[in-house]
Amino acid sequence: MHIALVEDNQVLAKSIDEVLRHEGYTTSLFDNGATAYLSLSHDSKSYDLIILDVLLPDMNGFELCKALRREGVQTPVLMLTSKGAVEDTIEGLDNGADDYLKKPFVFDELLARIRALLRRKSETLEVEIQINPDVTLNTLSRKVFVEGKEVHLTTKEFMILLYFIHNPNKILTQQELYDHVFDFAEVQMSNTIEVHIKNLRRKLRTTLELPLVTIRNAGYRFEYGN
Amino acid sequence: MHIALVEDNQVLAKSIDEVLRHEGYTTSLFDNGATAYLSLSHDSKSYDLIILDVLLPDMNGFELCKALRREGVQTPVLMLTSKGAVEDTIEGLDNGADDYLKKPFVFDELLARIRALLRRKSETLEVEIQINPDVTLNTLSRKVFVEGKEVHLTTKEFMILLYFIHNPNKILTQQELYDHVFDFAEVQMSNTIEVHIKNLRRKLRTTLELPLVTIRNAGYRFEYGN
DNA sequence: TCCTATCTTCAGCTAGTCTTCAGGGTATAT
DNA sequence: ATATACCCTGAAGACTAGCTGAAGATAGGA
Repeated sequence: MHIALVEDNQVLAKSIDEVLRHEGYTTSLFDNGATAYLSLSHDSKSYDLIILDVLLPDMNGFELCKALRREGVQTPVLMLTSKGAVEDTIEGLDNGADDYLKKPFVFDELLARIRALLRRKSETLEVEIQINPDVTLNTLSRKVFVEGKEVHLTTKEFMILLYFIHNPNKILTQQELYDHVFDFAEVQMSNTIEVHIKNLRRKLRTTLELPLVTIRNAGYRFEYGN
Repeated sequence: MHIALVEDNQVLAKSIDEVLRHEGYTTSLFDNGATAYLSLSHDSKSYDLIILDVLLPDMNGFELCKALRREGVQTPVLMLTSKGAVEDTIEGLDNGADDYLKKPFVFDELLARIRALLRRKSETLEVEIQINPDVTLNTLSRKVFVEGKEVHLTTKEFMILLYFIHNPNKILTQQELYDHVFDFAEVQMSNTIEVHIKNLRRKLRTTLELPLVTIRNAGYRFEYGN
């Protein structure tokens, strides 16, 4: 999970950053609205959550949030508002923020809210997915049905499958899959991914072929939709 | 859709009100229990939902809710409880509230719960829940019957069970359960949840298997309905 | 205050899951 | 055709999340 933090106060930014990394999130820091806007609007898909301070040197967080929403950015936004500013809440809602946290806050609460937002995010994605007439999966219950029968996928298998589904018709390298599944844990890779893919193919095998093709020297491509 | 809001904190009342109107609901505000009681009991049909703060200057929200129910008011009630008051949850449900939200809450979540309650309004409110032919529970009295005999569940156990029931067929992580039961109390989680789940399973064990399955590396899934 | 119910912590165990590895298969280039 | 790099596969072993019983800590009520 990758989180963008827009905060001009260096001290605060550094400590939030530290807490986030400690929790296993990866982060990108921005200390002003302008560069944040450029990065976030251009590359919003890379971020799972944006944490936004209301008070920025060059622009205000509401403006930034509004601007991002206008650009079609749908990434959840957690706004850090200053003390007692209840009206900020409303203004924030109008401008497309998803949650607020009043400064000063406890890190525990920040983390809890982050978790809540990320959870919500995954829930808004498609729940029932039909890969082909024979294979259906439900992202909430994590149940997979192959030819009417339920098939159990392990967590890693399910993560990989979901990653393919979210990136259809695109070649994904083993490294990419590895990074996704393992949270950037290790640099060097074994053939673990190969094995998981093997098992996925085995478990999802039906009379119809699973549209997961190997592209030699490149990776895998999941042919789905269009 | 018309919503009654009983909240004495002017600032909070104003912002909730604003959020509600922003969402297209119409509202009536009450800043004390007495006038709220008069209006709501007399004219309950005019309201589709009542949002009730537990802490009111003249009476407590539970009392008000109970009193309204005694008068035959069936309008759904969403209770706003204070932080850390885990028992409020149970007390609220005992006194006829339909849902509760712990302060401080996310406005997004408030709206989500309102939608859920209004949706549920048309359907009959589920009080008696039959988990399987051998296990029944009553959400109002908080009583659980296993093979005809009453089984006592502790507060935490009941909260966890209720959370599963409200989120059937969805994988709930230990963290999620923890956050729910402990009000975002701590970041670091022990195996408390595991132990409670163990006890739940033990207490609800019958010849039929309790449909609460462990999904390794992911969480638990309560298979209920559909 | 003490007593009791409840919750939490802990350590050992179990089994599902993940990773490794070696050997075999297959496409591609020469 | 042959060599080579790449990928697939089955099986074995390592790992670790979750289960459990028991003991210690905590809180609520008499």
